[in-house]
Amino acid sequence: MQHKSLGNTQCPIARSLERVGEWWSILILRDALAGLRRFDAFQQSLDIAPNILARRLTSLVESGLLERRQYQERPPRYEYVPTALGRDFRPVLLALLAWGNRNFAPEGVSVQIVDAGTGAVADPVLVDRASGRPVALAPFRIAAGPAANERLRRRYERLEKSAAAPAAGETR
Amino acid sequence: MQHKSLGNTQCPIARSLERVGEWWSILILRDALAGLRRFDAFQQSLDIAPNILARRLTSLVESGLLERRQYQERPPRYEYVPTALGRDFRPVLLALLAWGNRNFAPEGVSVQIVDAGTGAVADPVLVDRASGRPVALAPFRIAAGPAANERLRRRYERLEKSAAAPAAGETR
DNA sequence: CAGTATCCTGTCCGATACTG
DNA sequence: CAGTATCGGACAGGATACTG
Repeated sequence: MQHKSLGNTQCPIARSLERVGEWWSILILRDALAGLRRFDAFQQSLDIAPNILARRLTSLVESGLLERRQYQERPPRYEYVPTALGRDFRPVLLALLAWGNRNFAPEGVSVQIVDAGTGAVADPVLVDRASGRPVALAPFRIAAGPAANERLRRRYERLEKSAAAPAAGETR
Repeated sequence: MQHKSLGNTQCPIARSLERVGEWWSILILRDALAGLRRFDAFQQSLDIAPNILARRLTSLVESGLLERRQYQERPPRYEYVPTALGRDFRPVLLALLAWGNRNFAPEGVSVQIVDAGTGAVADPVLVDRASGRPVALAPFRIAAGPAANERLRRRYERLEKSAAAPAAGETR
């Protein structure tokens, strides 16, 4: 993923994708956040070729999502543990999980989020921290921020106008 | 993305990635949910080659995230509008946006979520709908669900045990 | 305007073999 | 156990030309 417009984009989504755009990366992160640490563990869990695993692991370390840490002197052995940045990625993973569960689990849910204390199944919603309202629904919208350049600012102005208009047919 | 283990996986994250694993898809979806509809609009916004755009658009339609809709008879013209499934993807996109803003915006936020009514900037958190507690933090964990097969169930049992153990050093 | 048709390149990925 | 080294194949993505 070395797209010209991605390198210097202002879009935070594109910036995020620079780090986790490859799907193996996300699956590895999923496992790492679940507690897996060692090369071997990842390989078994993912059924991935070792060279590919090594490559993805390295790229995740370079992106700062994982830390490569020596846990044994001789022979030297390393494990991969999520950094703060990596742990901060959890909500994205859980949102992805929830979307999958809502839409692609016709035979029932096979992986879910639970409260380890009570065993209650959680139903994740993305809300605004202050008001508690769901952020994915109106009246919330995406807008240019303080650091936006002129081009971006104009773009969102334009979008706002056209959204004020018909907002034509959403499907189904 | 036609990985053997992905086709029949039980993991909802992997299932999601089957639909949106390619990064162009996510960027297109971002624009579609922002209100873009036409081929031309996507192309300008994304600076993408037309053949690639056509390919990704088709795959998003096939995955059921976008609907191709004729808006003019002659010459026949089509536009691409998000389906219910596509709109349901919004929280994932916003979680990705928030992660990017928190971590990769040293010079300030250039795109943000705002309340269109009040203009207040939103701070998205993923919480449990019932309890309102952040789902990304303890005591919440990922666990096998009712439809999990034996293999998956065992796997999460094992993880639960090792998590009960030291839960060794998280970085930073 | 909304694409299709070609051609080409990069690299992601899979398979396999090998090593300290 | 934790990788590295090689090789090959598929396809995403880029550039460009063309069409109704």
